[in-house]
Amino acid sequence: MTTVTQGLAVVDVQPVCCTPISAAPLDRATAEGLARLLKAVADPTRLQLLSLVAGTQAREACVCELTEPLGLTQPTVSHHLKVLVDAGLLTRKRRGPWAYYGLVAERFDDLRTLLSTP
Amino acid sequence: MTTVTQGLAVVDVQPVCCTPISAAPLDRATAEGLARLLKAVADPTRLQLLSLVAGTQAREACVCELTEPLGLTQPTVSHHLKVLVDAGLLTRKRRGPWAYYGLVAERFDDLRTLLSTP
DNA sequence: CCGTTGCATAGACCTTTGTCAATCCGAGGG
DNA sequence: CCCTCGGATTGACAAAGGTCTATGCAACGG
Repeated sequence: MTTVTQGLAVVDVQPVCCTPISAAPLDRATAEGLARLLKAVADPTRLQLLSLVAGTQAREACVCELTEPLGLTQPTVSHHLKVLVDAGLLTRKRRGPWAYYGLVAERFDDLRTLLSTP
Repeated sequence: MTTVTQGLAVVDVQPVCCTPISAAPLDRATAEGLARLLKAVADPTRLQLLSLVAGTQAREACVCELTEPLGLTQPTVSHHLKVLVDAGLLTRKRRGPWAYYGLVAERFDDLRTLLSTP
């Protein structure tokens, strides 16, 4: 189980999936792990955030660039970004006073593999 | 907007997605539609249901085959199946006293397309 | 026609979650 | 050292969602 540092708290990252949903009947524990990953994406605000980040030149953006197009408060945006980081879908790098969030393409590959049908 | 009949109620089916999340910044309405689709998959019980259906020979199963491996009551299983049908991920066909639920592969294709990264 | 069997629906309960206002922390700049 | 600015954290609150029990409904067999 890998871990990642977010501020001072250390948060668990899901043990990656990588097998199609049809490969074998999912046991409850595995299903709960995958559901946590999918839940991170299954929110309109977070989809918009991912879309905005993916649309940038460098595939990364800071909070200040994201809060206005969404019309939400800064704490709310920070909260959603944390959810995405904890799920392994975004990375967070501090540069000066700003925090830059970047896409993790491999994590999206995992999701696509999971959702492939026989 | 297509509709589907589930018992007597007529339920909306999401207008399909089919463009990668990075294609253009998502407006709120589109994001909410896509989130509804993803939420249907983002639940451990429903992932197990999809896995069980996908694992069968004919890619379909009736409720009686699904309720026992999950250890949940029949109404709960029926509830989750309805959510998946409403999202367009499963179809429902009555054959005699049984209701058979089958995978909709195209809907999973939509999800994979949505989650592709640049 | 009545009973049984498989499934759907309704309602209640508790947990999870998205949002905000308020506050705190960290990095620079005078 | 203090002030400012970008972000993170906390706590509160309302809304959404998963599960159950109880009940309703359709199809079929005597």
